[in-house]
Amino acid sequence: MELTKNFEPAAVESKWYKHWLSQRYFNSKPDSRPPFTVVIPPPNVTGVLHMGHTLNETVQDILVRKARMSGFNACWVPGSDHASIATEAKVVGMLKEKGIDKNSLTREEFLKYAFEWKDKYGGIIYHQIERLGCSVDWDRTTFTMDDHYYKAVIKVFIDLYNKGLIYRGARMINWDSSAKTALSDEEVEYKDLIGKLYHLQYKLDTDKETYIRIATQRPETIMGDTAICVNPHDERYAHLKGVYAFVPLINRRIPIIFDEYVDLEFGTGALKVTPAHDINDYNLGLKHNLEVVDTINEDGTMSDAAQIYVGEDRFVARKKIIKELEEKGFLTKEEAYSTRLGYSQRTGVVVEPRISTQWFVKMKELAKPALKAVVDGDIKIHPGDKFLATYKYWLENVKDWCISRQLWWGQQIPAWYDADGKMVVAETLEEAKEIFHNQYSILNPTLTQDADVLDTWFSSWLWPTQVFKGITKPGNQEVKYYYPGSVLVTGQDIIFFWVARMVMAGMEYEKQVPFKDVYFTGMVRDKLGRKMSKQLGNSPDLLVLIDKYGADAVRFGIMVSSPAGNDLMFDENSLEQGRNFNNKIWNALKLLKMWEARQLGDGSRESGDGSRESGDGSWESGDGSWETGVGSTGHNSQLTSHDFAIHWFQNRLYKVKSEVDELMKQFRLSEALKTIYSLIWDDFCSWYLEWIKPGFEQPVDANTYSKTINYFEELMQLLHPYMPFVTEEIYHLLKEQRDDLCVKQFSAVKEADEHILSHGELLKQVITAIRDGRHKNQLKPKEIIKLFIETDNKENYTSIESILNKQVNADGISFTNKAIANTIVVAVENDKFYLQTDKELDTLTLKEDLLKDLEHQKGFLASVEKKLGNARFVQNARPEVIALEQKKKADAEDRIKTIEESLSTIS
RNA sequence: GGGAGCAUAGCUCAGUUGGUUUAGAGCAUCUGCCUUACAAGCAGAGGGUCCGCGGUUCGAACCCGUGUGCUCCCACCA
Repeated sequence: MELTKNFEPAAVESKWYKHWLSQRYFNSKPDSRPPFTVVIPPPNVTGVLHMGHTLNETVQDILVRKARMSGFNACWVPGSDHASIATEAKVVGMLKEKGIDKNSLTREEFLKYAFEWKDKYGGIIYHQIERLGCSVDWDRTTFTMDDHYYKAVIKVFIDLYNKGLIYRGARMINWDSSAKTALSDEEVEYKDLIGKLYHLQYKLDTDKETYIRIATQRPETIMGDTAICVNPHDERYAHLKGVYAFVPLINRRIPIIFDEYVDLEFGTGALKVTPAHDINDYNLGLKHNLEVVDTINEDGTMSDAAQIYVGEDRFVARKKIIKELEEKGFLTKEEAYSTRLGYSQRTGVVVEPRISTQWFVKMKELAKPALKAVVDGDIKIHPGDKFLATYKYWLENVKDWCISRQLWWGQQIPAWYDADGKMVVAETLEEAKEIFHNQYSILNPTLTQDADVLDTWFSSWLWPTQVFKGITKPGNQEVKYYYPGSVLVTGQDIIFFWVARMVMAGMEYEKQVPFKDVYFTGMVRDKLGRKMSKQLGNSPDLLVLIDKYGADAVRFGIMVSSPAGNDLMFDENSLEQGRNFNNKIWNALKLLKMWEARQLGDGSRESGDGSRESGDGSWESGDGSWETGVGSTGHNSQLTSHDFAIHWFQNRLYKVKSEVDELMKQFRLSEALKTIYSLIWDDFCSWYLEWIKPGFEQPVDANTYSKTINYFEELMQLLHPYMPFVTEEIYHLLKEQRDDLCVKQFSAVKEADEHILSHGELLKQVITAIRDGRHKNQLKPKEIIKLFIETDNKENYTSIESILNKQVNADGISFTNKAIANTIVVAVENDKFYLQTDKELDTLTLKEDLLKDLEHQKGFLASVEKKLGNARFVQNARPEVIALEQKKKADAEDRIKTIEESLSTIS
């Protein structure tokens, strides 16, 4: 089979994804294995996946695939969120384009359009999740407006109402006058800007023509003023006790009240109190029993109560009122003032504080167990405790949650009203009537349902439970098996919106935490550090990236630059690195395929072709009796060297496998990936394959070949959770496989032999040092050298002779016990290497380099000696630290001696 | 205004109870290679006042204090 020049992801990706689906590898049913449950943070149904989702989904897939390959029954539930405000806004916009006004439709008609819209665009995110290779159980796909889910939300509402945890009340809320809905505090975004502060004078109701001055940013609200407030300690106003003032333009008579809330320093020291339009004024109004005059309609226009400019938009009215105030002499001063304004996260309009009747959840009691779960460590937050403090603070200071939204897209609040305004809460009209009958003795009343729907988060907080029908069928087999989930992966920005509330719902309805670990990913920014957003247009299209680089490369790119919990600077550069990594692996495959054709069956070695059957991960190198340096010369030195390489790489694998396990346990996924990357690229490709590579068109012995194939398989398995497509493809190309990598179980981690590993490190160091010596002396790669080694441990080198020869292009190794004149001298630890060449050496440069090194070594020696000469150090430091310093000293002295010797050989 | 975090190579970051040779990786840069798996590559190299200052200690990138600069969260003074 002819392999292409480079790895070509497109066909491979769709082939394997289809295959995995057809084998139902991603589908989970309760069984005797331990579960590993992950519920996807459901993306907005009409949205597209942005890079933040890509990061989240990739992280989840890595954890899920790793668990699936480690004996767990992995279950990853996909789904989407109806996202009431965002989706309704989109549907309204779509209707507008068609020339349809939402207000001309009935609720039913509108919902029909909304569901059509959802069916049309809701598939996009699922397609993207699929292209990314996510191993989700598609049979479990859940939408937060599915029938069962809708019922669960209603059921919970009724339950909390009956427990007294949901109430209806008049409250100051954040009002979005464009969407005509209340917003939660979290949906308001504040922006700094320069506004204007207007100083107005209100005429006092006294005999004389006297005024009191106030300052306001919002002159259009003066018609809602019901008091003027000053500080009781303010001497300027002490004489105004019991005095009244008149609101300009409309001449309403209002009292002057006294409260310490007012800041003496700010403005004029007198505050106009407008309870209907400011949260602080509202609280002041409650305290002083002030009248509430609501002068602004729900669409942001002036109301009848304003008396003037009725029906005009609030900002238009502001301009006109300023003009009129000025003309009539009430405006005394205008000044620039930097302030913060709240904007609706959804529609972008300025949020209007407004009195409104809304539904609320009492949070205090629900918050307690949710706080305890995290404080007690039942839920562990990663990374570290970075977010613990924020989580705690929010729950300790939690405020009641406004859950009603003036929208149609969502779960309609199950409250029923009769003509007199009597209200009951019930799931159906019939039940409501029954309750009316029982409670009020009213038979068959005409009831209307509350028009509002519930906040989207009021459905999302049930997600970990209800995807397994835990609310609608409490205690069912599935929820008992899968709940609580193993890990929740989400963005740190929704820690309050979602994470804390899921914990509350979980504690309330399942009596245990919804997940054991929470992994917070950072925000994805562009490479300039800016948040990715539609407005900036700096968020790339995921599918375009996958087409360009391949899904594995995208996954690699986003993971390699993603330290846990920190923001990620997204740079396409890293995707390119991922693509190059694919190719590197692909090319290693091509090399092995070349060897496959010309293997050498070697009867003297224990494993012929038979060993190729040992695909169960249990191969061992020979009989395990590794002996260094025995019979290491002559014709079989190559085989001995191969044994070394095989033994060394086996142990590198053991070592890295346990490192990766440890890193992944700590959710340090980026580091685990880098570790695997380096094992494959550096240790496997750059070192191991070069060490065992046969000469040009020479055969490779069967044992080496089969071991190498097995290592390659193990590497692919190790990498598979990160890069599932390329690894599965190569696993099957390496040899005929009966199984799939996707579900191949990891073998137990074995302890590595540190001795062989450090021998390998020494070899690498020696090769690099000699190559550096060659390079510095302008020896061309093709120029052959003779190598002399001065060492106390000859067997270190005899066992790897052929590797060393090949890697430094030497034509033979000899040992010596003294310096050799006119050679390039290289030192590694205590061993010296003399590179002899026919080429004329640049002695000047050689000398310079040696002198530079000498200086460095002397400086180092001096610092060590200083340390050892310090009596207090010798007294206080631990013995092993002192021993180490003594070794440093001895080594440095040795090196200095070597350098001086070498210098003396240079004429 | 209150709180949290960060500051290490040109960039992005490691550095796991203070001591493993005067600090590591990837990317980028430079030098030499079209060596038959791979130029999307190979071999090598250079590059750091560990933000400033002060302290604790025999010893500090690491602990303490302080200053500066950035980021985030919370609150929302008319």
